[in-house]
Amino acid sequence: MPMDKKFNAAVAEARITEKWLTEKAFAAGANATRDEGFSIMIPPPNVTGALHVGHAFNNTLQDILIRWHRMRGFKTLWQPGQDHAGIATQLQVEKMLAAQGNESRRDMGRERFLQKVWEWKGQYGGTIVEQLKRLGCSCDWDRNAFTMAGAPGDPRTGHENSPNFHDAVIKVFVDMYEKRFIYRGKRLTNWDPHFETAISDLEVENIEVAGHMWHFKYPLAGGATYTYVEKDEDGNVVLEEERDYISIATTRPETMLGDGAVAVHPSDERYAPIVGQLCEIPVGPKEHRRLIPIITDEYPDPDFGSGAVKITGAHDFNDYAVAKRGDIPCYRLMDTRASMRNDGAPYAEAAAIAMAVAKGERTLTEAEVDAVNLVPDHLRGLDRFEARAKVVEEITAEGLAVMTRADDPVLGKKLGADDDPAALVPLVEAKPIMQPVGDRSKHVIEPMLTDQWFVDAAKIVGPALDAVKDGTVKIMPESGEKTYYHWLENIEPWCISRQLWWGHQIPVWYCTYPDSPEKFREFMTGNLNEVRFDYGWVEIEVAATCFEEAKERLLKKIPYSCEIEDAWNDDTGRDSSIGTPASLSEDGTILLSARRDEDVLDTWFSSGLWPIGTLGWPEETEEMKTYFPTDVLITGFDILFFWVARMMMMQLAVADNIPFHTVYLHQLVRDEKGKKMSKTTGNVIDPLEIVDEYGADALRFTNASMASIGGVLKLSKDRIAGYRNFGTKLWNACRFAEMNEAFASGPQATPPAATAAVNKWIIGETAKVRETVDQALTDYRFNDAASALYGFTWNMVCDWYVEFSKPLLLDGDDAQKAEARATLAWVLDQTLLMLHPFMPFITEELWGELADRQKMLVHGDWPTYTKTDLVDEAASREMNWVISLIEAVRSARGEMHVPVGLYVPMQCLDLDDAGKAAWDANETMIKRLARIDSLTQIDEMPKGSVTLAVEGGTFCLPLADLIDVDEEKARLEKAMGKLAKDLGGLRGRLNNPKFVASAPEEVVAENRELLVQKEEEEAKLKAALTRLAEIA
RNA sequence: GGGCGAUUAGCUCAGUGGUAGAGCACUUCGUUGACAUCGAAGGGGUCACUAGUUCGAACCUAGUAUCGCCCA
Repeated sequence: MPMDKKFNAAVAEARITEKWLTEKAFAAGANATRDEGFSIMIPPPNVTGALHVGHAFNNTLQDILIRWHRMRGFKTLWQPGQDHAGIATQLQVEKMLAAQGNESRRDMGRERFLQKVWEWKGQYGGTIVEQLKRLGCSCDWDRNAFTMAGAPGDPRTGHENSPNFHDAVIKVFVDMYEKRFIYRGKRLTNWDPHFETAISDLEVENIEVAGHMWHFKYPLAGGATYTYVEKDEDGNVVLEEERDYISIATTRPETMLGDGAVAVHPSDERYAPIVGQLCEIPVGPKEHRRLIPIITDEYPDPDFGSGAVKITGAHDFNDYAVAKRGDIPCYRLMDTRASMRNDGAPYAEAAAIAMAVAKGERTLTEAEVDAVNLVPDHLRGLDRFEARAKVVEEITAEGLAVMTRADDPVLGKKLGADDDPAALVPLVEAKPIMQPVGDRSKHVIEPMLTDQWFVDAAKIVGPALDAVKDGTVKIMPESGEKTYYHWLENIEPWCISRQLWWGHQIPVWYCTYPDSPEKFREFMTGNLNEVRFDYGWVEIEVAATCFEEAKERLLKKIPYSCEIEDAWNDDTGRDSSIGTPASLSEDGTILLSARRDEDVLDTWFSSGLWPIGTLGWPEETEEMKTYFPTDVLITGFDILFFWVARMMMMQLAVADNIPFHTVYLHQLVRDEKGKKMSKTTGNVIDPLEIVDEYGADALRFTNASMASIGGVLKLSKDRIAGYRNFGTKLWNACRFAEMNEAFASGPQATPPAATAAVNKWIIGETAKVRETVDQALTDYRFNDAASALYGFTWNMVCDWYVEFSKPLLLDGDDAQKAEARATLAWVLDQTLLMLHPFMPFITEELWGELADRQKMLVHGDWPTYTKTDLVDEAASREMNWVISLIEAVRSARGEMHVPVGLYVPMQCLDLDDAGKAAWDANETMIKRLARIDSLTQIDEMPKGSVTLAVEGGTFCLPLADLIDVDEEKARLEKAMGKLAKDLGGLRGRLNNPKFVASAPEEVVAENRELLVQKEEEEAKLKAALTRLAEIA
């Protein structure tokens, strides 16, 4: 029964996947015949994720490399898995709980909430795994890993065999803590008010939005005045006036409440007279106006705004730096939701403390500063944007807004007909401002002073930089290396703590003990309340992998013997403010409670350990020995810093080795016009819909074809359809072979010993493409590999070889038939083998359709033959001559409008020996493909014929009654014109003595040869033209 | 503002100093016994611009223009 006319992807893909999986074809080390390992770590998709075109692209490339190596007999591992996506997952589960009308996470408590998250993960976390299988990804699915595997409460659903990732993460934290690579501190961090957690600077997007810049007057203390002088570039005075204020511009008026100073550039002469004086923040109750100093700092740009900058250290990164340099207090104004603070003492009290500080009468500790709430009572509890409106309103009402004419263009407003252009209005510039936005929440990020954990990245960056600089690790494209250097050389501390519940809880325990056990006992047993003030409390912290270890370490730090309990696990709950840090047991032992840090680690911290964590580190597993360091990481450019650089730093810091030797970075996959895909634009392409419509192979081949190094990725359905057609083409070539019984006597494992040039030729072409494909894949040039295979399969095999083979298969003698069948069978098998990494489904299906095999194609043996082995130069020359003759005939026929199906006679005017031999050996094929019915020898060019100049000879098609003489003349003249141009170039070059002297010998020789050829051709065409002229 | 990159056929893009390419689209013809998801033929380029280096430049260098991306 003949094969179907096309590949039924929908049916076959599922069946083939099933077979691969049941046979464990993707298991680590499957099909290995050599010792070298080859491994790739999948960039773990979010456990909340669904497959998008970026995943499809990225994983296609990985699968190509993996399948290629597996077929070559490497011990191959493609490690799959997901990351736990702290914020995204927690959000997802909270949404689900809200929809179910259940309690909130806080009502539920940490432990029960986490149980819900695990349930959710078990139910939905496997989605993307199934989707990747549909793409044909040959990961070792039994090893599916998870970045939270082994954490408390893990029911092991969906990652049954994952190494204990949790232990690895905790161990790394403790190690890095002990090496002082990790520290805790109160620093200004990016705070996401929506998720109420700190995020790292990489998770903040700066977006330009239409904003405003307000200009306010900060009156000088005590009504002081100064002469404000403004000069132009040449030093001419353009403005001179007495002022009793300093003008400040701000885009965030609500932060004025927390101002600690006004700064001007030290070189700014305008403000020199008032530096060191105090000025008043023009907001808040009049009777408690705060005064702040006018200081100098390099930060203010004299040319920007008024040149004077208000310094709000607790809510702006630049200001924070100025505040640190100038020892200016940083007053926090907002709570975790970025509402104005509503805690602490009344404003009057707070303002009095701040005043004392500004006047230098008092200094505050960090904690004391944080306790000061400088939000006026009537603004407390307001949202930050409401507070802004109020502040602006109040200052303006008081007349302290800088004013300008209503038609001032910086206002960005159009005046109505009734408006007076000369009226004075507050100066509020309309201008674009950069607004920090959380990449997940899309809420405006608030810089906030909070206690957070940081990786001191600067301490571990060195080896990561060196590894790329010395070439141990290669980043492709090369521009990625520059970006990598630039970022690492300017690296900032990495904030790794998150105020979430879903994640690896920071393994640090805090404990507070009385410095004097005697006095503490006395206090606890006696009645002397005042003794309490006679001893102090010492706060200590340790990092440890578990409470028992923490306890041991804490005890070592306490200079007397005592007992420590785990406050985390006691019945009092999980509030960090444990009432009594210490108590006495009946026998007089001091009982302390240790409290574990409540925060969890940034998901990227655990992802940073992906290469070793998935292989079972810190155990010395077989997998670590065989597959680490991994070979190549294929991932998007966008996570070069987030993930790649951090993996480099962390693996080098904890495992003392690089995580991979090659990093292949690719661009974002866009739509066919180059636009980012987004739901709002409506241009999202769902890869699974593509798979349904065109088959996974078409999508994969498209991905490979797009994958030029550093290339822009534009996905178009036309292109996908084109590669689906390519699959059909391959299918039908195999169908042809099957119909002609090419595989009747089984598959051809080795290249047939061919006698016919046509067979030798295609065998040689196969070797050529094998080398091209291997070289391209070695260089990660997936597009080159794909296009070489596309061209070979379609143009060489289908267009030429299959057509050449027809007369042999249909009309040849037994020996010719057998040789053609064997050659066709071998060539198609080679094609299937080489196409398999790109189009695994259709090739696997054909492999099974065509013959009985010992192994599935997924474990097929990748060819190793070379051009040297298989290219027969004489056969190649002969076939190239045959092909060019056929093309010449077809071309002339086409242009002369000779009906395609019509067989015509041909005449040979002259032909060299090589040509004669080639003709004789391939006569049937030439006649069939060029539609020639006979060839006769002639001595003289006939009148009214079409002339064909080929290498070594001239042919004529005597078509006097079919052709138009003028048309043939035009055709020849066009060809002559082109020749003349080529000849001009060649002669110019060869006549130039410098060219002959300096160009490489082979180039000169090549040019000479070409010149001879072209001259011959020109002579032939000239003769033909002359002959044509005779009849015209 | 700083950094990185791009500009080649109508479109999408390859092409690292030696005769300018592919796919798609387009035009003409074709139910040739694998395939119309096909076949044959054809048209289409000042390689953004300017100046250099070189025997020779799409490619190297400098500058200009336009457009992207990343970071402030």
